[in-house]
Amino acid sequence: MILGELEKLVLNYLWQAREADAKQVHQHFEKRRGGSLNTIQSTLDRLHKKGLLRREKIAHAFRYRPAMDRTAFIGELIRSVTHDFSADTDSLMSAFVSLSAEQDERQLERLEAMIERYRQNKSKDDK
Amino acid sequence: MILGELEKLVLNYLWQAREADAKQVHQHFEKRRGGSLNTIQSTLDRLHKKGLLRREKIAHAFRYRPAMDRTAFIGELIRSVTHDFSADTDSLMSAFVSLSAEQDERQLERLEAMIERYRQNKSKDDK
DNA sequence: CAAAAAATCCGATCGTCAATCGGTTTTTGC
DNA sequence: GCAAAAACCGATTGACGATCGGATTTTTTG
Repeated sequence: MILGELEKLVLNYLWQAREADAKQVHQHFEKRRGGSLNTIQSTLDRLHKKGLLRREKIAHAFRYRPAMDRTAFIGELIRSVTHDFSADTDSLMSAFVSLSAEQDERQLERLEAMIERYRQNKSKDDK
Repeated sequence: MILGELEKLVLNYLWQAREADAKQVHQHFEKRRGGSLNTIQSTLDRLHKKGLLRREKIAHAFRYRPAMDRTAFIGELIRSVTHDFSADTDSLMSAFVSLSAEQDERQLERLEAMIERYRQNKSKDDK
């Protein structure tokens, strides 16, 4: 999934704002970067067509909201990397852990804690 | 870093072949997808300009080799995701662990083993 | 060294896609 | 029903990857 610069900004904004209509998005961006309402409109539209935003007519205008949360979306991106570079899970894990390790010991601990948490969930599913 | 379809294929090929000149790359791809030698040439050139391939004149032709290994490159991609979506380390880790967890328990164990391995490296660095 | 062969480089074309916006149509609230 | 707001349509521009043909440069070799 390729996203343009404005698309990324808008998507990020919507993860933060949870929900907004074109006008609000436009107001948010017009000072720091300009651009007409129409530009925002068509960007929202493109994101909607790409399945990244859901929309619903509220009163007189569409309200847009992310179709998935940040985590899920990042998951998709990582998945596509896996596919494009036929990265075996090992390279992926290795790349990732070394990234975390650049941080510090605490990150590694959090990572371990998350693994444990997913184990719990899994065994719950099995029941 | 945006890569086109052919660029990804060529890069993948070079990770597998370690090193090749344009002719070899062309021979590798011409059956399964066609394309002239020139097309391959300019693709290698683009990858070179993007800093993803190093090249060196050996005898009469350039030999290309990846500028970084798969793991490092994937690390870069993940880093750019982090940047584009201002993903705190937590979302990133969470996305990643849940991806691994889709696999199975064994993946989680490998992940833990890797964390341990990075710890070892780190304490060695400290010495 | 000169001609032929091989490889590189240049640049043109095409296709795709994001960004941008003007103008037209459709909705909606009064 | 009408005026304002919103949505939709479609044209334009700008990047950029893919693809090659042909000119240029380099290498080989007779």
